[in-house]
Amino acid sequence: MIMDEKSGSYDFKSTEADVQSEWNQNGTFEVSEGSPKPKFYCLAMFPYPSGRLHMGHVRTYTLGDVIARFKRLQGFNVMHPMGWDAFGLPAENAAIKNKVPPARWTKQNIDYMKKQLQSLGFSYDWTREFATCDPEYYRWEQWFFLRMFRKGLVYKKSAWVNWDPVDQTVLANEQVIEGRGWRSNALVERRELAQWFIKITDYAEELLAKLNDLSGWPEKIKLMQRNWIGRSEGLQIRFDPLKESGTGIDVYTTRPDTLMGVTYLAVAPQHPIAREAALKNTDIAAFITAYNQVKMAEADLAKLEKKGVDTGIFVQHPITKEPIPVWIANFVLMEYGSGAVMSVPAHDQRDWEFARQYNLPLKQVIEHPKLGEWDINKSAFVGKGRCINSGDFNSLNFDEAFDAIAEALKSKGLGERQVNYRLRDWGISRQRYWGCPIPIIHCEKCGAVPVPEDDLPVSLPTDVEFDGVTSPIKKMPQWSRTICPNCGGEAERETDTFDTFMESSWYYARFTCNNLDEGMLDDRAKYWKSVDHYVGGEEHAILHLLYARFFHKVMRDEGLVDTDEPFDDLLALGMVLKDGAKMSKSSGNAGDPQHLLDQYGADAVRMAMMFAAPPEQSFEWSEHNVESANRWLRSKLWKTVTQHLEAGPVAMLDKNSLNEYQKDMRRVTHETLMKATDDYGKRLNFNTVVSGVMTLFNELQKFKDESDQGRAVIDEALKTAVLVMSPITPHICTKLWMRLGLGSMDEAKWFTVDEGALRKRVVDVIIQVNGKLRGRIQAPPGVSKDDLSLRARELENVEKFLREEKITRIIHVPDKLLNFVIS
RNA sequence: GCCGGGGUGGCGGAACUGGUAGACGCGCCGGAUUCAAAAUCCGGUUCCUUCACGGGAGUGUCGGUUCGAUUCCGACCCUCGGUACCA
Repeated sequence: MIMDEKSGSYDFKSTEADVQSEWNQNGTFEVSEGSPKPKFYCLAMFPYPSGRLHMGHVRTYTLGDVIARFKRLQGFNVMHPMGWDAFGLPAENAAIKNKVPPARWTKQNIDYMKKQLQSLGFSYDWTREFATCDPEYYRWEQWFFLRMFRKGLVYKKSAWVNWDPVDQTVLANEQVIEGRGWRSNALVERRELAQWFIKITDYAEELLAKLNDLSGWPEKIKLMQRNWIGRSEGLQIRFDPLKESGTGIDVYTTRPDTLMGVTYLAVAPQHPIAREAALKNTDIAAFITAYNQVKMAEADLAKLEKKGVDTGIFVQHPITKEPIPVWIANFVLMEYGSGAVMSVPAHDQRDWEFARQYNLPLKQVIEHPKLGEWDINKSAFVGKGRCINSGDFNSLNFDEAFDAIAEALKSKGLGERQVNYRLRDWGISRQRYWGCPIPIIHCEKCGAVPVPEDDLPVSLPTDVEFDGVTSPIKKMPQWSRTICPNCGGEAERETDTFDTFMESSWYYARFTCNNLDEGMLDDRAKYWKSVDHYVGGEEHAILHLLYARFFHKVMRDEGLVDTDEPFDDLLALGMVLKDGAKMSKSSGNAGDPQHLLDQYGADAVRMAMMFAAPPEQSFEWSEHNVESANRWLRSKLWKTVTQHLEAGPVAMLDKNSLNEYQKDMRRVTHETLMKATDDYGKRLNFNTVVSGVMTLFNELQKFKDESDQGRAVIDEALKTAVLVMSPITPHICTKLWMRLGLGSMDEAKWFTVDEGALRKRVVDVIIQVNGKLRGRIQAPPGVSKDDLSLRARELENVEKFLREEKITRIIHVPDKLLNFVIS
C-alpha cells in the first residue's frame, strides 16, 4: 500500500477529493463575459465518447489544462470548455455488437468519461458542456447548412463508395480489410451514389493565403495544409476527336512545354470515355471491374501496380493533328483535374514506366540544360530546359514555351490557362444512421427542397433497433414520408446524414453560447473571438483543421463571427503510442488510466504524462513513470514543505544581507522560475518545467542552513516550486499553497523573476585544443581572453597538447569557451 | 505511391542562437536504516582503455561545410502520422 497512516504524510485521495469539491462549490472555473481581465480562450479538441479515456486523451487534456491554469495565474479571463463529439461510426459498431441503441451507448460513455475527466481535476467550465448529438446543437448545424445551400455552396453529384453486397451497406475505408467487408467478409464493390457536396474549393485561395497569417501554428502543419490544397498553375488542353463523331478529351497539365512530346493520353477508369469503351470491349470491362474491387482510399489506389488498357480510340494532337492513342490507366484519379492526363514518357517518370510496359513510343522534346545529351531510353528527364523537336517552339525555355503554347492553343479554342487545386469539394453525405439528418426534402415535382427553418431541427429518432444492415431511418417510412414545403405534395426526407466533421467544424464557436435557443451564435462569440490556444493531436493536421477553418470563413461571411481564422495558436501533439501504434478507438481501449488514478492519484498521472516527453513528440507510454511521480510528490514536495513548516515561523527575506552560499541557492530558485515562465509561456515544453523543479529540490536537499536568512531562502524556493508545479499538479499545490500561508490558490498570481538574483559570482569556462575538451577554469564573469589564455596554458593537461605546436588561432566565446587551434 | 514528422545510454528524454553530449527521471548496481521487509536516505551508472591522472570512440548510416556539428547541407536506411467514409 502506498499511503501510510502516520499523521502529516500525504494522502492524495482525500486531498484530491477536497480540492475538487471546493472547485465545484465555488464554481472556480465558470467564466462570463463581464470580466475586466483580458480574455483567453483555451480549447483542447473534444473527444469522441468511445467508452473510456485513454492515455492520448490524458495527454491532450492535461496539456490544455496546464495552459489554461498558467494563463489564469497570469491574470487572464480564461474560458476552458469541454463537450462531446458524439456522432460517429463506433456507436453503430457497438450497437451491433451489444444490441444497444447508439444514443444510449453514447450517453453511457459520456457519463463515464465525464467522471474520469472530473477526477483528473481539469479546470473546465462544465456549464458550457454539450454533445453534438443533442438536437439543440445539431439544429443550428442544419440551419447553417441551409444558409450555405441558399448561398449556392451546396450541390449534388455522384461519387463512389465502398459497397458491401452482403450487409447491403456502405463501408468506411477502415472497415474494408484486404478488399473485404469487416463483418461479412464479402468482397467489396465500388458503387456510385448521388451525394451532397460543399464547395470548399470556392475558399481554396483564402484557405491557402491565410496560412501565412497563422504565426502561432507549427510550420509543419501549415506546410501539410499547403500541400493538401495543392495550388498549381497550368493549362487545360482540349484533344479533339479524330473523327467528327467521337468525343474529345480535356486534360490538365502543369508542363505545357512538353506538349509536343505527348505520345498517348491516359484516362481514369471512371472517365466517361472509359465507360463507353467498356460497353463494346470485354477486356476493358474486365479491367474496370477489377479496378472497382479495390477500396477507394488513395493510399491503396496509389500502391497498385501501374496497369492500363488500350481503348482503341484516338484523339488528335491539338498542334500537330497527329492521332494520339487513348489508354485507361489505374493511376489516373477521376477526382483530380479532368480525370485525364497527357502522357509525355520522355519527361515524366511514371509515364515513362507505363510506356515501357506497354511499348508506347517516347519522344524527347526538352533538352538537358547542362548535359545536352540525355539517354531517354534509360529514364525520363523530368527537369526543365529548352524545347527541341518542337517545331515552332524550338529553343524556348519553360516560361516562354508555356506562354507560346498557351497562346497558340487559345487562338484555336483548344486551351486555356487554369489554376488548379488538389483540394476537392467536401462530400458530406453519409449513408449512416448515427449522424445529423440532412435537412432536405425530396419532391418529385420540386426537386430538393430545404426544410423550412421553423421545422428545424429534423430530429434523429433515437429509440431504434440497429442491426448494421442498413440505416434504421432508411427503413422508417413514418419518419421519412412527409409533405413538400413547396407544393404540399407527398415527398420524402433525405435519409443520409452529415459527415461528422460537420459537427467538429464549429463546436468551438458554440461553446461561447451553448445555451442559446434563438440562434446559432450571438455576441458572446464575438467577445471570445477566436480560440487563443487550440490543443490536439497531430492526426487532425489536415482534415479537421481545414474544415473548421473553412466553416469559420463561411460563418464570418454570414456575419456570425468577426475573425478570419478560428484558431490563433495551435499545439499539435504527437501520438501516445502503445506497442508502436496510435492509441485510439480502433485499437480498443488500450491505456485506460483508471487503475493508475485509483492507485496513484490524478496529480501523479498528470505529472507523469507531462514529464514523459515534449508535447509535439510521439512517445511510447510506460506506466512506470506514474509511480515515480507519486513518489516525488509524496517524498519530495509534500515532505519538504511539511518539514519546513514544522520547523516554525520564517523570517522575512532580506536580499541585501545574504551570504554567497545563500545567494547561490536563491539563484537556483530564480533560474527555475525564469525557465518555467519561458517553458510555459513560449516554448510549451512542460517536461523541462518538471525537471527544473526536481533540480531545485535536489539543490535544496544539499542546502544546509538553519539560520534565519537560510530558512527565508528555503521558504522562497518552496513557494516558487509550489507555484510552478501548480498548473501540472493542482491538487497537492492548492493544499500546500494554503499551508504556506498564501491563501487560496485560485487568487494566486505568477511570480516575477528577480533579475538581481540571477547574477553569477563565477563562470565555468571550458578550454579546448582543436575543439577537444582539455580543461576547465573557474573565473569571474566577463573575464578577458588574455587572462583566460594565460591561465589555460598553465593547466598541465592543456599545456601537454600545446607543447611543440604552433597556435594559429584562439577562439573565445565570452564566459563559455576558449579554443586553441593548432596546425 | 504521395505529403509531413521522428531516430541521442538498458529505457523516457535534456542540450533553447553551431560552443562541456547524456540535465531530470526510470531501471540497474553498491551502501545506510530495519529482527526482516516495505518505505526512505546516500553513492555509482554511455562504451572501450587505464591502478590512477588521463586517453580514444560516440547522437540511425554514409559523405560534406566549420576552429568546433545532436544542431547546417547532400544522399540513403528505418520508423510514426495523414492520404479526403476512423475521429
